[in-house]
This record gives sequence, structure tokens and C-alpha cells, in this order.
Amino acid sequence: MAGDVLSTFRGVHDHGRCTDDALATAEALCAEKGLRLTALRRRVLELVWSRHQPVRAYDLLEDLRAERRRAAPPTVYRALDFLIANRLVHRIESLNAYVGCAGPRNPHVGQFLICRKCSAVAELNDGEIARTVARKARGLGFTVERQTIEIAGLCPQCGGTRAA
Amino acid sequence: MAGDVLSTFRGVHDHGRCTDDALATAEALCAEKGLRLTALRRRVLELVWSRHQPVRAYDLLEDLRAERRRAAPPTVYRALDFLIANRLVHRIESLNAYVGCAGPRNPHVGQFLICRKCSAVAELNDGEIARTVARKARGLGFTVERQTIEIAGLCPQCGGTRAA
DNA sequence: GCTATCATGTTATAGTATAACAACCCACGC
DNA sequence: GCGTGGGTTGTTATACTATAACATGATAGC
Ligand SMILES: [Zn+2]
Ligand SMILES: [Zn+2]
Ligand SMILES: [Zn+2]
Ligand SMILES: [Zn+2]
Repeated sequence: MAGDVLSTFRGVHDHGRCTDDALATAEALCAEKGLRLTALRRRVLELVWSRHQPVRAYDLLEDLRAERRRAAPPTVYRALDFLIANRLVHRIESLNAYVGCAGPRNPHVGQFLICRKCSAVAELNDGEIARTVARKARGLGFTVERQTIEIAGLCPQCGGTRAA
Repeated sequence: MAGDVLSTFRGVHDHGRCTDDALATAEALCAEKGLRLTALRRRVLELVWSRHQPVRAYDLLEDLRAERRRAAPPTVYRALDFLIANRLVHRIESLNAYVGCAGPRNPHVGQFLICRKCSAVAELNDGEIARTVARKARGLGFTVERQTIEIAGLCPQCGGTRAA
């Protein structure tokens, strides 16, 4: 992946490289696990990465149709199901949208910083937050299976304060 | 409100009282702030509380129609908009559903424990989690405006471990 | 090649939410 | 009282998100 957690928020990053890396990692990961990253699934993953922003399913569908006339909603939703199940894509619940996973090899919960102005999303993936949440929930007798953490606000470029 | 954060998860709580309290608090709060808690909005709030579970908008609509034939989707969505804007109701993003706010007087972010088996939802509202998230985000130059934290799993009644 | 399995195509429909404009109501000032 | 103006609700239509159900096609192991 190209750079740290905030690379998405910076004006320009080498997004071609960033997408290529993601696809290469996905290929390798699927090969290791014996998963079938078909042409369709690979292409959907590529389209998800193509903007480095949360992408909605029907936008993906529109893109797909340009090159695959027979694409229908199940086409894209099934590809997304596969990609999400195998941790290559995350769903952003508060936006009904999808983003490529920045680190599919590191097991992690979904934690996202979402800029309401430029729509960029960065994956936070902070262990301390995850552990604090898990500890508090466990302390109440609750068994945690999935954490959904979505932080909305302004990224550094769009009005955020400078890092200390 | 009737009891602590986990009262929702216990077999039986005095839910009539719990709903009455919520409505009384809402009335008082709106009176203080000069907000118009109309009959419709009050009734929708009551319906949201009626199950002490996440309720979907179209279920509310169905309930409403039993007594107000002219109710349509905007009827319920507009009431929900008002209730959410004034912190009387929370939206659970991962479920497309709505729950009554357990403590509208305490300013707080939305943090929820959601049992996938019995569908009960408890509002966590833990300051340490909120502060940890805020600190981490701020450290990256991100200005936090809204936190969405939804923890899915099993509640104590449905298979969670006992609290220590 | 045969066959079981998984993947995709295809059609239809379910579920969630908002746009746009009309009608109504009520508080306020005249 | 009367108008008037803003906020609330009614009404119709439509946009957006997602899945069901069954048919067809590709793939891999035997
Ligand atoms: Zn990820
Ligand atoms: Zn931004
Ligand atoms: Zn209750
Ligand atoms: Zn439960």
C-alpha cells in the first residue's frame, strides 16, 4: 500500500500504484487460500479502488455495464459479497458504500475516518480503540463479534487541525 | 430510565415505565427548548420505544397506519428526522433501524451493543471509548464531528460470558 | 467426457428513503 | 377579526439499495 493511514487524505498520491498494489495483494492472497478471484471479481475490486473513495454499488454497476452489457444488480452485489467475505473490501454502513481494504493481510476490525467535505476515507485500524471497545463490552458480559466504527468529520486537508 | 446500560438485555424490565419515562423526558426537553413535540412526533417516539428494540421505518409506518390512515413514508421519516435531530432517537446504521435514546439529557455519541440473536440494543455511551477515538483522530489531524460505534455480538442472556 | 460445484445471467421484487408540491394549522401583529 | 408567514402534515411519485428465485454456464476432479 502506498503510505500511511492518511495517504488518502493528501492532495495527490500515486493512486495508480496504490490500486496496482491492492490488486496484486488480492491475487496473492486468493492464490494462497485457494479462492477464485475471477475476472469479474477482480474487475469489481479494481473499480472499487479506482476512486479511492467510498463507491456505491449502483455506481459500480454503471461502470461495469460500460464493458459488460449483461451486468445487473446481483452481478455487482455478489462480487462485493465475495470481496467483503474475504476482507478485500469494506462496507461503510453510514454511507451505503464500499471501499477497498488498505491492509487485507493484517486481521483487523473496520475503523474509518470519513471526510464529509471531500468524501475521502482512511482506514484507521487502531488496536487500542479495538481493545478498549472489546474490554468494555466484555466487562458487561457481551460477546463481541463485529465492530463497526465510523468517524465522520473533516480530514486534515479540508479543515482538520494539524497533527500535534 | 429504568436501570443501567444492560437493562435492555435482561429478560423482563418494567418497559411500560421505561417508555413513559422516555416520553416524559422528551416532553420536558422540548418544552425547555421551545421545540414542537406534536401529536404525530410524540406518537412516533412512543412507537419507537414500544418494543425496546431497533424498529424499522416501515414497521413504524405500518403501526401508524392502524390509527392514521393517511400516513405515508414521509410521515414517518419526517418525524424520525425531528426526533434524531433533537437526540431523542438514534439511527442504527448497520441495521437501517431506529431506537429511542436512553439518555437524551446527557450529550453523548452513539455507541451501541447489538445482540444478533434477540435483537436487543443497549446504548453504551462510554466516555473512555469516545475519548480514545477522539484522541487518535485528532492526533492524525482529523476533526471529529460524529462517531458511529456499533458493536454486534451476543448479549449476556443469549450466550455472552458473565461479567467478571 | 461426466458430474458436482461454484459462478454468472436473468427477471422480478422487496426494502429504504427522498423530491416536489399542495393543504393545513397556528401564532403573531395589525 | 384578519391576514400573513413559517412550520407541519398530506399526497403522489420516484430514486436508491438490495435480495429472491431460477436458468445457464464455466471449472475442476474423477
Ligand atoms: Zn481493512
Ligand atoms: Zn477531506
Ligand atoms: Zn424498556
Ligand atoms: Zn440477546
